[in-house]
Amino acid sequence: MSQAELEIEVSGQRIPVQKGQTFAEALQQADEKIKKQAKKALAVKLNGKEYDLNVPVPESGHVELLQFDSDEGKKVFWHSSAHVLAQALKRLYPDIKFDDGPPLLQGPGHFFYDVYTDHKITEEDFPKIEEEIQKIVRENYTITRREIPKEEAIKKFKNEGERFKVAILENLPNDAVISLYRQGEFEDLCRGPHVPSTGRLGVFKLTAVSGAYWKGDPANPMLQRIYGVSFPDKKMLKEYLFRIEEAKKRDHRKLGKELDLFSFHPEGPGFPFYHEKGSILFNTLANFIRNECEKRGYKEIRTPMILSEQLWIQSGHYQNFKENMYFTEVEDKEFAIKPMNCPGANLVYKSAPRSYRDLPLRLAELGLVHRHELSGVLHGLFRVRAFTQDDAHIYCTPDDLQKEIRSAIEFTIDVYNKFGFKDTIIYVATRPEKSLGSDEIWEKATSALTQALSDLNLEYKIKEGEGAFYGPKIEFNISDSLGRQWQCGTIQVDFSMPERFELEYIGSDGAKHRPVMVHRAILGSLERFMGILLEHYAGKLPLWLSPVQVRVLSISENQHDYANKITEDLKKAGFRAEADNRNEKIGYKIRDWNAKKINYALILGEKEKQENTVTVRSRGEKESYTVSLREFIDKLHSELAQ
RNA sequence: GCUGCCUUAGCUCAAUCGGUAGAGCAACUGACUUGUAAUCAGUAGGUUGGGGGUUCGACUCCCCUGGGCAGCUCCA
Repeated sequence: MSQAELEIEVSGQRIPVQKGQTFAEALQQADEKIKKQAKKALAVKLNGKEYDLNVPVPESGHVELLQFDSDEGKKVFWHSSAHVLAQALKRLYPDIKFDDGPPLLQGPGHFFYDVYTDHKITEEDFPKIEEEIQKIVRENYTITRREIPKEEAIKKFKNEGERFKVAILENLPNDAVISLYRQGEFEDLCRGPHVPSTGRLGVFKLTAVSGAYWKGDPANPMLQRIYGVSFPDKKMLKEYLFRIEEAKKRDHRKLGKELDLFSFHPEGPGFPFYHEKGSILFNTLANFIRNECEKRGYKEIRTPMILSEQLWIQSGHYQNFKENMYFTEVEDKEFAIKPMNCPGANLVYKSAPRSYRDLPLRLAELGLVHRHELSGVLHGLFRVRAFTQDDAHIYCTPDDLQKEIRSAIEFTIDVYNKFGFKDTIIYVATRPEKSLGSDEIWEKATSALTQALSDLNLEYKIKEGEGAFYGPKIEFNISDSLGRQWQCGTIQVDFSMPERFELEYIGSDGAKHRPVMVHRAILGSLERFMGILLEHYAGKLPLWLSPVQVRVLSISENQHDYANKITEDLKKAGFRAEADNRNEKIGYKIRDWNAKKINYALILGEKEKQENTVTVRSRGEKESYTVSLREFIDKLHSELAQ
């Protein structure tokens, strides 16, 4: 046996490797424990770089086994799954051309493949495709990698008529390593890594098919995108499907209908109609945030919904945001319906001379803005055409900027905690193409944001070119029950608007200075936030938010008077209560009370009426207990105080 | 906006090959007077989203259009 030339280390164990030996072969020399782990490995990471198990070990170093339990392992598993999907599609539709098939960590599937074929793939084709996929898994092809020069790869794919692959290749640098992966008769351009064989992939299910623009550009032709999920075993697929079902149950659009909160109508697509109970929820949220703002020195203002087009030219909205704006004309004058609140706030700022002693001036506004959104993006309360922002504009001196950003961040996180949103993802969005001001100003504004985040030890990711046209932003994203991320809060530093509006304050030196402006919203849109809350709580709102907190159920007609009196007493005590005096049995009323997700039921029969008590049943509990109304009200108060 | 799918009573859904629209729940009326997840009986409810076409005949097939759903793109 020849001398080992390389050495890898796995979980503290050193393994000698002969030249040309693959990772899989090398791992066979490890002890039983590691061999067992290696069997489950999908790929490996050597010195931080991912490799296939089936390639020769290129160098010595530390090896990590990638399994399905990590995000990296999942990505390998799902990426290979996408290839199997492609192979199946090629068998069924020989004319098919492939674009790209990446893994996903969130979205409507674990992976997709974008394809072009004359055959319109519909969900009816899924069983057939899935069958072919499982066949490929059973056939257990070894997946092998080979590397070829770019020119050769382009030639190969040109010959095969794979024009999308050719386009991908042409975009790569000339010295790029071009790797191809083969499994049976199918070979695909891919960076890898991949699982060692198709048999390693377990159960598949195709989840969706839709159009997707080539390279994401609406000007390009549309490809067909086929989404799927895959798991190592059936049980995990079942759990996944169960979770999807659960998520559907808490869809806020469904809950909004069931709980009679809001509705949408063809007469106003994207414009929510709040019913009585939805209004209560909306107003409760609005008052909550008002209160929190007041505690922190904000002053509330209200500005008009329709303002002269001239103002929007001055602010730059007309030039940068026009496609999203609604316009109207009166007496030959052009007006725009406000898509943002900042220009209005600026006029309020300018309504009086400002001194440095007035700063920071924090002007809050629950502003109803209208934005024309493309019809295809509308989505319940998550995406509407008219929404109320818990907006505020903070005018401060450059010296106070850091402090103001920090306290806005802290304010935001405090509010999310109140609702139990823990894992907020923070982004910093930088200068977009369509924007105002110099690079220098953008640099200054962006670093003000990142500095504040760093000072508070908060992690963030960069979203290149996703800022507002007037300034960079911090975005706070929270996730809904399907794992989708929604932007709620935002903090934006703006040096441009003060310039364009010639905002000034008199400094301690008696001279005129320009304030900096911070735009910020915490809930973002009350509409969206309400939708997220409904899904977050699955409609079971905490007491303080519930449109109906208590429902009073009479056992029979004899207690109607008593039930009405108790209901009135609760209302007088400041609670939202309603009586159910319908001519129905108590079982029916309990069932309906439960379905409406009301926090408490008071059950009133002859016994309670005689003893002047109430029998309390809490949401989600089967047991009830009997107390005086006084005691019940005390309990409600203490719950609200929490 | 684009691609695909969907659109039937207030809600959730049926209706064979194109043969003339039906159920449950809700509503209303009556009986029952009820003790912790659906009492019984009855009544009413529809130009099948809208418009046009094919046909002896259209919920069903075709065209235009509104709205919704999923995805793409965009976004709080």
